[in-house]
Amino acid sequence: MNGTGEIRQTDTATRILDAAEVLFVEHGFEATSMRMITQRAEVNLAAVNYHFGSKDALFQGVFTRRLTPLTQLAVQSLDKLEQAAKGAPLLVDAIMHAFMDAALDIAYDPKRGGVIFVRLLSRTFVETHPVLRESLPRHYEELVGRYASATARALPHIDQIELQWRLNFAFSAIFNAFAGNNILRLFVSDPVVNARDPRLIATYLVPFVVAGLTAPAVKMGASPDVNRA
Amino acid sequence: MNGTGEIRQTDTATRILDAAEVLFVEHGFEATSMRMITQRAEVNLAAVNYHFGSKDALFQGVFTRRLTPLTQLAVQSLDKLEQAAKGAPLLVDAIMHAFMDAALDIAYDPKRGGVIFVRLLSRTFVETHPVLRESLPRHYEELVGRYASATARALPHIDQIELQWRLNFAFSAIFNAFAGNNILRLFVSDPVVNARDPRLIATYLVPFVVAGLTAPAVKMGASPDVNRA
DNA sequence: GATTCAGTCAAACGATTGTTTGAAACATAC
DNA sequence: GTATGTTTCAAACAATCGTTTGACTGAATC
Repeated sequence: MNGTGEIRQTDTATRILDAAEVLFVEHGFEATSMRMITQRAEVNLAAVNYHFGSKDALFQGVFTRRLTPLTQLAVQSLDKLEQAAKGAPLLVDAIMHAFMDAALDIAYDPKRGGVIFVRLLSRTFVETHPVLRESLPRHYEELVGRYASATARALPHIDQIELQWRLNFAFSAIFNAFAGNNILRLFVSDPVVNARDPRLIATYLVPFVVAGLTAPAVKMGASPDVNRA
Repeated sequence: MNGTGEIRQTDTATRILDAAEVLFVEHGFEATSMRMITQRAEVNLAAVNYHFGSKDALFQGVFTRRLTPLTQLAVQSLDKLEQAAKGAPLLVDAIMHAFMDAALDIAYDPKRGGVIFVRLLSRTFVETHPVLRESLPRHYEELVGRYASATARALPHIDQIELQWRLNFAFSAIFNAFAGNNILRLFVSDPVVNARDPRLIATYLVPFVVAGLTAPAVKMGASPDVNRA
């Protein structure tokens, strides 16, 4: 194998995963064909079915490979915060930074996905494929559960329903922020902003979601007083 | 045929648009076949190509039908605010309510899309089809341009780059909030929140994005002192 | 050397894709 | 009535889809 001339840089299964990852992120599941994948990976068409069983299984494998390290790292990052706090509630700012640091860690590590990883995250939002819709909650369950309860302790004056909404909005903004500058181009024909650097995005993103999460409560109790400026 | 014996409730082209709208929103472009559309619309398979020319053209037609009223209404809503202000800067809260009111107006009008419309909005974010990617900026150009400059006047202390980021985050949260409770279910296996009522969503959504937009500036921009990133 | 077995390969599988066709059905005008 | 133009319909089109097949390769085991 190794030695004189490198016959193969990476094994077939990994090359398929790498090629499929890029194509799934770029075009989505349905618009990506087996032949596109195997052609980019420079492997035989039958290799996907041999190594993964089916296109569906490959799709799931692509996401599992990236999401497992993320959830582990993000939960671990929160663990350290809570241990240091010794039972005291955390700051929302610290909680959001904990998650963002975990994501950025992977975003700057090519071995764990690199820049393509953050775009994969946004894909978990939009793909309606049953295989993914069924497996994603398993991946996100512990992650979101931990971060939700940490945020709930940080914001005891916000009732649970409103907090659930805010977390939903926050993660929507977070996951979509990294989807690439396509979204900015969607709105502004000539955006000033360069969306390539995840760390730069996080600089603006964290204060935004923290402000949203820590805003005064809408629902205090009985009457939702809707007034307009 | 059905029930009372009315010959045809709506013409063929409209029935195709209605059926395609639901299916495109539910499954996306690639996962929706011509036969699924024509079967649901109860029209012949060839009717799509006859009335619209191609599947691509139908796709574009589905979005154009809904986005045109939205952008008109949203811009019109901002016009009224600015006329009443007589040149004074608007409140961010008022600006966001102006957009949200326009969206809600359509969301509660079955003739202009109803509940399916807000889910169509989120689709404009995720679909990577070239036909849509090319036509969307044309639709959103005036809308976003007007709201961006109104927000810029409301927040003169935020420099333009940071504001562009915040608007991007805000619209990400807004557009995704209406995508259905799928997103909530994605995170929480048993969400307390019922995501069916757009008006209820807006109640929590507007304060969130307003807080994010009006947060203290990360980067000081209004000063003559130029600092580079 | 014979056997075994994971892996690769070209070729083909049936099914489904978007689109086209030409005839039939329809409405309206002469 | 005939003529004209529009819309609908069943059938077929070539192309592509995900998957399967069976022969073949190369190295390890006996």
